[in-house]
Amino acid sequence: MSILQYAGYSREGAPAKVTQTTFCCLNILLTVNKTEKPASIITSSFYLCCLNTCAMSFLDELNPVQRQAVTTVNGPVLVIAGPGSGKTRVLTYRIAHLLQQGVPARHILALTFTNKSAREMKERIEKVVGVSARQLWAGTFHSIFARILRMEADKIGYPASFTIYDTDDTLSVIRSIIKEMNLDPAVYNPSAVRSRISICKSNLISPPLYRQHAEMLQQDRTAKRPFIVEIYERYVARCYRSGAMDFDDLLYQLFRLFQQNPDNVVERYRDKFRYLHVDEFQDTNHLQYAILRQLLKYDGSPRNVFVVGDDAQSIYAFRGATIDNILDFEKDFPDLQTFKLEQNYRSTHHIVSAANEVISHNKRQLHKTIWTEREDRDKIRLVKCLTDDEEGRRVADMILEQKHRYHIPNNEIAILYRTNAQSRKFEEHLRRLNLLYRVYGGMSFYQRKEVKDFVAYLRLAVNPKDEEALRRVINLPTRGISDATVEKLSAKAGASESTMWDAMTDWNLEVTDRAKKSLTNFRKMVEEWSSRAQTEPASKLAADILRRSGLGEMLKGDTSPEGIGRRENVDAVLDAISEFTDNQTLSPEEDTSAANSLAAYLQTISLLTDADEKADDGEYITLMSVHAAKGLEYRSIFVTGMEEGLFPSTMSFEDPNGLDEERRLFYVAITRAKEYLTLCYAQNRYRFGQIKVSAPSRFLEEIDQSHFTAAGGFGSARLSNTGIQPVSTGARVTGNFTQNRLRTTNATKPAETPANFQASPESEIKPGQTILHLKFGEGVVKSIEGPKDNRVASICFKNDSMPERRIVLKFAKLQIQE
DNA sequence: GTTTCGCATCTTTTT
DNA sequence: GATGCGAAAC
Repeated sequence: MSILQYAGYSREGAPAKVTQTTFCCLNILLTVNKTEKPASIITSSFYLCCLNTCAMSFLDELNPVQRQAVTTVNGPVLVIAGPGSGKTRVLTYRIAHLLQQGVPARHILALTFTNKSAREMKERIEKVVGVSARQLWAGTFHSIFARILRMEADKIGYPASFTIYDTDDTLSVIRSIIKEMNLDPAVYNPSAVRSRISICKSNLISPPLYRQHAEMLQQDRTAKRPFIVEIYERYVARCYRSGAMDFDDLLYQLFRLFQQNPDNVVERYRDKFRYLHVDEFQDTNHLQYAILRQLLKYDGSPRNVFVVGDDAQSIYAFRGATIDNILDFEKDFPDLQTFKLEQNYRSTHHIVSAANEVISHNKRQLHKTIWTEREDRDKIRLVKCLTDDEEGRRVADMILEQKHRYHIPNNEIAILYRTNAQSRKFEEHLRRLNLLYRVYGGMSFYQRKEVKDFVAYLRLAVNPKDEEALRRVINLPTRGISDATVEKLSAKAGASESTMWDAMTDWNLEVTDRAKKSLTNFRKMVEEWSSRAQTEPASKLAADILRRSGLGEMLKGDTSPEGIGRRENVDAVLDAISEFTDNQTLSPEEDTSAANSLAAYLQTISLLTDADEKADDGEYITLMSVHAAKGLEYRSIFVTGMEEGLFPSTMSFEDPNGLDEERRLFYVAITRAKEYLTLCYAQNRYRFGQIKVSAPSRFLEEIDQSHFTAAGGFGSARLSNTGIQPVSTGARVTGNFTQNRLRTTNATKPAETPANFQASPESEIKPGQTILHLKFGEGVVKSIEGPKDNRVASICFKNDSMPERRIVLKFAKLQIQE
């Protein structure tokens, strides 16, 4: 690549924008060199000097091993990176380095674990090398592969607008098949069947191979579930007829595509992706690795592949991830260059030592020793609680205390737990103290019922064969199509090996005239959308669908607070579609038609998790599962529910490798902490609606007690017989103390939670008043409507993107302003 | 054909 | 403690 290109001039010679960062570098250089030339007339040679320095400067930020890894550009590279060792930085700078070496961005592929980390990586690269990074393909395995499949779908018999079935859709298909086959759902547990099918796909066992697979068949017989293979067959056939792929299909079908089209497809992608990068390699499964091999292993391949991972952080074995991939990688690429990043830049000494001690109990691992230069702040706090409620209360209190004493902002604090269900108690207590928080991993926006309903209509417009979408909305709002009719349709479709969509036009269908009429109307309506989808902009069509389907009416009719929320959620989908179609960046080879953009939107959202939704813009405390915390870091971490049976989970006891995986999970949890780590456990916890008594987690005993705070403690509170004394902390703070804390913390964010906030009685809120809302700030009440016991105010907030918000007074806390 | 209520069922983690 | 399913009432 030429210097000019690097500086923001494209290959064609047209001047593009010089990035701000480049300018920054220039300016710094100008100052340093005492050159008085303005940036606009700098000569190429000066640029050269400048750019080299620029390049140097980011390589200078790396330690010797990191730098070596980054600058090893050719051939296969494996980086074993301990927690906090600058893994992301190495990956980012490696790509930046490639771009700087003249590798065009379109030849670089980066596969990350979440959409969010892909986005962050792209942004960081762009900061270093400028807009040329935009052409980079970076995303999750699933999203990148979906993108390829969309372009090549016809070659394996799928429509480009194929639907992606999420776990719910998949389960519902399986349930329906089990029913259709008259099997007992208690024996054929749909989730168990689903995961078995998923394992098959991840290991490239297609239904015909399953039929020949003596071991799998034997397993099924022993489990008294001999018909799984038939369910699998029907499931695959049904998905195919519906033009649908499940999550595993996105990988499996891509593998098939590549396998069946060695000349016209694989070759193109081999040529396109000349530099492959894989983040979190330890969490890839066999199938993902097989696809990587397809792209890498062939005669004359440059084999430029750069994978980063840590076997100690492998926590997705349940999804088929296997450490064998790292071992196979070494076998498949004998000239592999391996780098170990062992210096931890994230955490203090106590935390790193504790992590090392814990992980040393695992049997099978690649040897490495993580060390840190970071000085200790506090020791690790161990907190014993009587109940889960006390745990919630004390964590909330400790957060308040830490905020006050160490001035830790909310977005540097996270509460982690093994299961999502544990979030509830923390939410209650954080709310009690007026602390802002966000729960990740619960229900994401796109999983809400009303959103799924609307999305199902959109799916149908793009792909009428989508059976799950059809079933979902065919009688919503009710239009006289009963379950019986739907079942008849389904049976017809099954018998003729076609779809329910086709069965609707079958006049031999034995249903009432009324039902027939409804079906015809419904089909007409969808057909019309379907044809309009070819030409009309996605957002306009979507708005029409909301109206015509009757869904909009239905939601409008519900004036309950929840109903209004639902209506807002559906409107938010419309906004999201506009935003998506406006900002979509596609490469030239991709179809940009209206129909395709709606399909692309639908495919994208089914791969979103709520962790991807919004950047951590606000001042929120984070609540999430340990799994979701992977790759993240916070100054203060609370790992909660450290009890036998919960963490490690009871489910892990049966599997011989289960405990090791749980231990790795715990390792991931504690290494998220930069400075403060608190571990909590409760003796009694509500599960099943009943109190369950449990012992402290065995993992706690694997940490040397010298890392725990020795001070304080309830006299008798001892952790088993190790002599570790859990400390007493904020649990005993007085009400007064808490009040003071509240004011202090709130004082940092006056606009949102003023210290003297006091909600006015609901009855006193009247139109025309200026009011204060804890979240939205100051606003003017425009109007109030609804029955006396459920009044809804339309309020226009001063600093808000929405022109007006509808607030249910029964729940809202508003303070009338003078 | 539609709605509502009560019963039973399970709870790990996620793309 | 939520969610799904079946039965009974509308």
